[in-house]
Amino acid sequence: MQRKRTITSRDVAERAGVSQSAVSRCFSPKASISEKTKNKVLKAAKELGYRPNSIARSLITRSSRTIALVLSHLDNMFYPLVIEKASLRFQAEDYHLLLFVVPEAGDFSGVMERILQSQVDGILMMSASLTSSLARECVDSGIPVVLVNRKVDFDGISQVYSDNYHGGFWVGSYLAMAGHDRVAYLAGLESSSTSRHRYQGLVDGLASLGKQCHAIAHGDYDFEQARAATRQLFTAPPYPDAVFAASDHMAIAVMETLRDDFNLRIPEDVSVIGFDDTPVAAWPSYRLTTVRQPVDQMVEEATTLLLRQIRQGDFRAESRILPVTPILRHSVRSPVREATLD
Amino acid sequence: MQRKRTITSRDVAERAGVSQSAVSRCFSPKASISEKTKNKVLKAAKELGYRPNSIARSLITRSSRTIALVLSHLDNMFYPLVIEKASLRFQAEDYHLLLFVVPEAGDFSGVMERILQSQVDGILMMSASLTSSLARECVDSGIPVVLVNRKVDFDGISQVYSDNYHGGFWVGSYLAMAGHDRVAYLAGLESSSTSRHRYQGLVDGLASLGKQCHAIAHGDYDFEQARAATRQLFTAPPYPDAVFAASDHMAIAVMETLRDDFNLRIPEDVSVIGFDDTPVAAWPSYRLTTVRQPVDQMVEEATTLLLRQIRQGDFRAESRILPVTPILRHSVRSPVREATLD
DNA sequence: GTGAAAGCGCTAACAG
DNA sequence: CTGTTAGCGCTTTCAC
Repeated sequence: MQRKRTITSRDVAERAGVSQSAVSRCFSPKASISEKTKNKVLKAAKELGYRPNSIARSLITRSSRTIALVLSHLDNMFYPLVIEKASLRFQAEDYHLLLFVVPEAGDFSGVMERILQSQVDGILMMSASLTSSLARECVDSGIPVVLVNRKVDFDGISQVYSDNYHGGFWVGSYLAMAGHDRVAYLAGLESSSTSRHRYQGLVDGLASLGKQCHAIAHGDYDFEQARAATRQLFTAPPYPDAVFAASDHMAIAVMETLRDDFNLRIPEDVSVIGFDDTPVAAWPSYRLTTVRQPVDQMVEEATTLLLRQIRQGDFRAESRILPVTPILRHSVRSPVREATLD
Repeated sequence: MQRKRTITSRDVAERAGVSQSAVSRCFSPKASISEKTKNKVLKAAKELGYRPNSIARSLITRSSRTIALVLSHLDNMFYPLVIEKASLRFQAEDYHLLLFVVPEAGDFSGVMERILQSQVDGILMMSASLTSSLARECVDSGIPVVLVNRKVDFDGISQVYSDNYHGGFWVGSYLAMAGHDRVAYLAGLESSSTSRHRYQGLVDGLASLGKQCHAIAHGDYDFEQARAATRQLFTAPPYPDAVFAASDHMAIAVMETLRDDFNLRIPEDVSVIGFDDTPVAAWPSYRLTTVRQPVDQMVEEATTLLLRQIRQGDFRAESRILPVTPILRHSVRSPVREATLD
């Protein structure tokens, strides 16, 4: 099988007996062209199997109609969900999605360079390892970027994240009200603002009822590490009587470990709360009480912000804090059971 | 904040006092250029913050260095795993990954057109809904494509998939040997070759020990549909005494449903086997016996095949059937427990 | 080794 | 509405 010569608009023009620009106009939505010529052109195009070369188009329009989606932790179902939603959303706007999966450990410098060179029109940044300085680099190089589920103390940059603090606060007060005295926090990555804010909220929520956080362990958003951290937490007294994990993914790891390694019941022996409300949290085996992040809304807002920056060259940074929703299921022992929102 | 003018190789050339082509050569690995000029150019480039425009490069080299990854069912952890692996692999080869998430239901015609227009150098196709004719369209339009985890009866196209038939066969014989008489199959999508082959294997494996398949239900690779199908399967006697689900994702749904809706124990009351060996199968709550697909190897082979087609214009179609591995855990009742491979 | 020149395939003024 | 013209930023002969 041999490589076919690529068909250009010039070929179509020739065949249709019109100018090359006429052909071009047929494939630009807004250009004005008569029905008659258009039909001739379309006919010739179909016969030749012509398809506009989007690279040439990009070169001249200075727009690749491509967005970079940068993330990690694909094993946490939260992200596949985001990908799915983002894909749909951008597809609807006729943008392509370029995916960058960055290993959370260390080496993202190369990735950064790759992203910058990829000629994307914008970046949706969801990786925790891309810190403030990297975000700034994006802004400096003039490419629109919005941070999703990430916050950075530098206000030249748009960000959308959910109200992690109040999510954590709710957890703290809820657990305190349930009578827990030894609440442990299973943190995500050190570098992650979300994990820190959830912790801060937890501490304050606990404090609002005169309690304090009993212990903190690090799961780094990783399943196995969360299991290890749990074992450590429960290896010597005084044992926690509740664990708040910074993600459902880790919360599940906690539950599995508590049940399997320690033969502990949830919520009778230990209460567990997660964060995200991924589908797995609702599975009968877990019925995990958690804090829902509005994934759809996050993607929606981020997309809107990003697209506005791209289309209108509107570079004002804007932050959106989205409300979270407590989802009451059955992983917390309850003196009082409130209505579930699920 | 205002939009900066883009820096071109011409700007760099001017500043470095060399020709534009000299600059170009500095950024092509194989081009010959003296150390001295190169240093001058690189210095000027850095000062100006120059980055080669990969779109212009693509236009002239006729290569976007981009691969399309087409898939669906991101809620099935198998796919995020594939994405992660593929991303790493292509990154290493200096290719970008364009992601197309196609809704498994119906409407993929638009997607097909979008892919074809995206100027990718190649396609990794993992969506079940893209059938033979669509695959053919890729081949016709001359763009390298390899089907992954998909098989199509048209041998002009490269495909890599695992040995679904023998996986199913193993399940059939294993279940028969465990003494099961009423094995139900929970199928994936009707259009999916993988599901059909697994079924065929199951039937033959059962038959090899003089048994036959007791019932078949359709879960379409979807969690909720798998739950519904399970309820239906167990709603009236004779009840299955084992269920083989075409994916772990569905197998988990089966287990959850059996336990939660029917108060059945696994494996004491019903045996369950899955396919894929996603991480969740190993979680203590499930300890799902399953058939492992070699994800890494699949991606590896597919990538190699695709890259060869791209780089060498080698269009010979080639198929690779990868071996699967039975993973014995505890979701099947066992007169004999063999050594686990996990 | 280096520069000049010729496009890659397309869009966007600009006249007509 | 349509054709002509001029590039987008780069790679790649081709002389020198």
